[in-house]
Amino acid sequence: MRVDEQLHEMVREVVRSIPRGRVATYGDVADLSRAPSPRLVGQVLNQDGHDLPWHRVLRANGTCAPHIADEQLQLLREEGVAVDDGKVDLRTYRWENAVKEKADEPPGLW
DNA sequence: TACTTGACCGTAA
DNA sequence: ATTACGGCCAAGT
Repeated sequence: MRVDEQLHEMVREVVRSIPRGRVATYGDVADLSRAPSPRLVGQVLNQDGHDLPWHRVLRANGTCAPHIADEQLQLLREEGVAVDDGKVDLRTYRWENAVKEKADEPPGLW
């Protein structure tokens, strides 16, 4: 699977900008990178996520994708993110919800 | 062209 | 707390 180069870069850029100790959902990244759907974010990470802080991206309910859950949770704990029974409290660790909420079509930042 | 495959999401029972 | 379902969308077959 080869996704468009442009989309690739946008998604990678957003993921790269997630601060240590914070997390974002696939949906968040999709919005911020104007990716057409959260699925495409996973698709990009699957291909080109190796050199990114991919472990800061989780599902909307605070859980990880199954096949990588072990390592992802470990990495998050190393950053000081509390993990409760395989889940992260998004209300606490979600990265800058404010950015997303007021972004209807903000003057080009992203 | 038509169908399948995902690191997904929101709603509803 | 689970499961089920429909919607999502590009890439593979």
